[in-house]
Amino acid sequence: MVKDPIDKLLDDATTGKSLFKNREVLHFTYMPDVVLHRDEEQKKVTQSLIPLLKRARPSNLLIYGKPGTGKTLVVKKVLNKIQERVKDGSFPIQLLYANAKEETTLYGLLVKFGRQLGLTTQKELPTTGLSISEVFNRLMDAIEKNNLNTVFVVDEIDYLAELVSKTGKDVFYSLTRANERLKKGSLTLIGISNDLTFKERLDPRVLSSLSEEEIVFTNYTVNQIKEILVERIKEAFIPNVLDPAALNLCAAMSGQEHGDARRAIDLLRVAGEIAEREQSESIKEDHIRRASLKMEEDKETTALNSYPLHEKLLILAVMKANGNTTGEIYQSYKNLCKTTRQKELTQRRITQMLSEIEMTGLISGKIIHQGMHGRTKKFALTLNPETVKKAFREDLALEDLL
DNA sequence: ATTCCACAGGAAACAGTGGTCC
DNA sequence: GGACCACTGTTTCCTGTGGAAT
Repeated sequence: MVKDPIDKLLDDATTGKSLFKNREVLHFTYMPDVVLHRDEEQKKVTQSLIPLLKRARPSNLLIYGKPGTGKTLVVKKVLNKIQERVKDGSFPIQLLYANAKEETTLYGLLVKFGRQLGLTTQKELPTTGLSISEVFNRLMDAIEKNNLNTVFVVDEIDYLAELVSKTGKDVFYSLTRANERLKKGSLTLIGISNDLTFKERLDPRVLSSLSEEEIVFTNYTVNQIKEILVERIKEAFIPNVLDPAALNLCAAMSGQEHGDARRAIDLLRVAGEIAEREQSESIKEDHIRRASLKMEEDKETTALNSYPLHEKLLILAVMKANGNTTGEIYQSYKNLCKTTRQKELTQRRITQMLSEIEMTGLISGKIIHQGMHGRTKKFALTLNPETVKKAFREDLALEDLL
């Protein structure tokens, strides 16, 4: 008797045992009991925040380190512990956390802090319409009213430099000097940054008060990543599912280049999911390799799909005129606009878009000088054209182009 | 030595959206 | 209901440039 393939799959899924014990552990944001290999940094962060326990305002703090080096984890951990200690006392500490990368504007960032300060309703703090200084004033009022000692944690503060450059430079400056105007309560700023060069882009006045104290997180070594993985594996998987060779590979793939523990952990989770789907008894090297490929491809597909229509058309134009100059790509783009009946944008805007897409790494550009024939930039697609086609196929507006 | 191409990329202005405030 | 705000995506205008051709 032939079994229906659907039934077969469903049978496997229900009877097959899971490799996972607790998936949550395999997210970098999961808070482990002990943050491994960050003793020195934890000590430094704690020391610089100790004044909070003594009812004083600590120095503003700037923390550097590559992605996946545990910066956010350590800061959150230390602050949680401090909060734990003071929670019964008469000295309230309020922690506020926001990620500058997730907010597109300075306004949004301030609102996010405001919400955590208890300005929860639209009436108290609308998401648009007010001037930035008004939002700032409302935050300050809330701090004074409740006599709070606040710690503002701004993750990926390098993105803030961009946001601030548009409007409200002075407001960010005021934020770093807020204590001078607060009659009651206090404000401590902790900035976390992946980018060690971002200092140059920040207003020097802001920088000087922000970096009263600096802590640098070094990269993890491959061995340290391995130990971190081992700890998490114990909790995340049922015993003995991970092939030791797979573990080594996983640590090596993420560790050698950047010392990125986040990537290593993600890789392990994806590999586990692949292995589980295949009803494999254990996770092998091959699963890790395929997980890495899958993550790479997923990243590309998501990036491609998240572009607006004209950027998509432009990527197609680059694809059609592969390795060609801006002028030729612009021509190609205009043709695509004609067939899709879209209003074409100016060449200036297109050059700008090309630069933006180049930044993400989906296309690569190279300036060339052709003497009498001027200066231009040649662009080429860095990824497989098939990936692009596959990703764009879902877009109805592009249907007849593919 | 000079000219001149085919753009790169900065600056500023503008239109449109979605909101507040009085 | 009009003045104002932040913000995005765009246009307009502009200056700058390395080297083949003259």
